[in-house]
Amino acid sequence: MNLTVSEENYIKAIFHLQQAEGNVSTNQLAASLHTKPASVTDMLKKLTHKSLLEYEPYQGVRLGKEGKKQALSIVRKHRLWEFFLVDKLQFGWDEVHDVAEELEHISSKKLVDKLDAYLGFPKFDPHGDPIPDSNGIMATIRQFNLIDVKPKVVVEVCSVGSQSAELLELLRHKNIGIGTELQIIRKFEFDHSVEISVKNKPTITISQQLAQALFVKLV
Amino acid sequence: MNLTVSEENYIKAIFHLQQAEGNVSTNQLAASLHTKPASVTDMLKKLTHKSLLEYEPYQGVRLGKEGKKQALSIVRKHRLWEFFLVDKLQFGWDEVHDVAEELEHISSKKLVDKLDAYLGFPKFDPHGDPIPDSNGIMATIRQFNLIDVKPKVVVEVCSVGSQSAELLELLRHKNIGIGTELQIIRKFEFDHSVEISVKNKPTITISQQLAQALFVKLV
DNA sequence: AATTATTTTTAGGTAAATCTAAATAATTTA
DNA sequence: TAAATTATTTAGATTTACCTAAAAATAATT
Ligand SMILES: [Mn+2]
Ligand SMILES: [Mn+2]
Ligand SMILES: [Mn+2]
Ligand SMILES: [Mn+2]
Repeated sequence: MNLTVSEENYIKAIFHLQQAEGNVSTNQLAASLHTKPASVTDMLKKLTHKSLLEYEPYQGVRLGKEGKKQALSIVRKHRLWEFFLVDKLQFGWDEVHDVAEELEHISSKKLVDKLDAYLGFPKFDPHGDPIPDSNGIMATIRQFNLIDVKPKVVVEVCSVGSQSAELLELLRHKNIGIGTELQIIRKFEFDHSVEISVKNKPTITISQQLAQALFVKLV
Repeated sequence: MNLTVSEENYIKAIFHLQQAEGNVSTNQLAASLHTKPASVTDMLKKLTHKSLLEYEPYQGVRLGKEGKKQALSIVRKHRLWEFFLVDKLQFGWDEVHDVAEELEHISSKKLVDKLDAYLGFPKFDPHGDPIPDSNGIMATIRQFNLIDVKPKVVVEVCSVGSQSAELLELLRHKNIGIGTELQIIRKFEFDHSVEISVKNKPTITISQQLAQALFVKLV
């Protein structure tokens, strides 16, 4: 099954939009891929013909078994390359996404598996997202949205809700990253902002939007 | 100047075919790129329009200043990635060419320069070919074709004439690689085969074709 | 020099991935 | 439930990188 770069990008986008179960809509895909709904319809037909998708006109789409397998392979490559860029080449975690977006399409399976070994079989990428192993299996950790955590509970940031440059810039400014330990001091009803305390630092206040973009685990 | 993968492959092919001076023919390019002469003509027009080439219909083509710069950047990426694959990921030197053929098209300049630094600014790739630095400058060593070397002179293999799997397989079998020290014992007129002695090993005979594919330097 | 062979270009077409505009289906609102 | 709105698909074009077949230019042979 040889896929073009475009086909791979569609498969990956469906994978990411298709949380839990439920179908992904044409418009969602068009927005996520910065393309037009008409183009999406064309591609969905093609990928369905290749037995990668389950698609009914007007009813949205979901990945089939083979599509899921392909998606995991692309995600694996994306996250391994991100890890490589940060761990070996000293990129910042906020700079790696676009480069990985290209590297994920390099096709050699041998390359990916050797890279994995060279990196020491990492389980999470620099954004805290789990890296599928060569069988497509990835670690799952109980993670919570920071906005839902009770005050006083000590937690550690383990992933972020998006890879947007804006979010990562803000986190860098506030000195928050994957692995940062913190606890909620109090929540403000008015704007749902949250006062937090990062280990050994003065407390700071973060917006509702930022708290919703942070995922944490218990320490 | 943003080039497509196809455009980059043409630029690189012209660079490699354009030894010293003299123009590259349409047919040469078609053979080298596994495409048809008619397709080459189309692409030459496009790249000329982009001011990368100097091209006169029926007179062949050569790289212009900007084309040369682009070519060196692609060659730099190709050879750095080959070095990475062999030095860090333990690929064999005969396995890296096809993967590098894909990796060379990753566009991030920052990635290439960081990779270069991470690898310790290597001067030669695993096949003995020089790696251009970030300004496009590459080391030149006096190298000779083995077929032209006089008997008794001790030389060291420093590059190979092609990256073909067949050649590399044969070299692996004969235990000859970059860095191998050897000397010519005698040459046979009949078939131009050459008897050589590799340090501490029984002498072996290699064919004219193989001797022509080996480039060496004085030690 | 004339003929033949080779090389290169032109003409016209295809497949992939996109687009805009128009038509149709599904959903929401009044 | 009928009308209005929104989502999706269809129809018809465009661009890129190829292709084959035919024409034209160049090179090699008699
Ligand atoms: Mn991508
Ligand atoms: Mn990531
Ligand atoms: Mn290439
Ligand atoms: Mn090489």
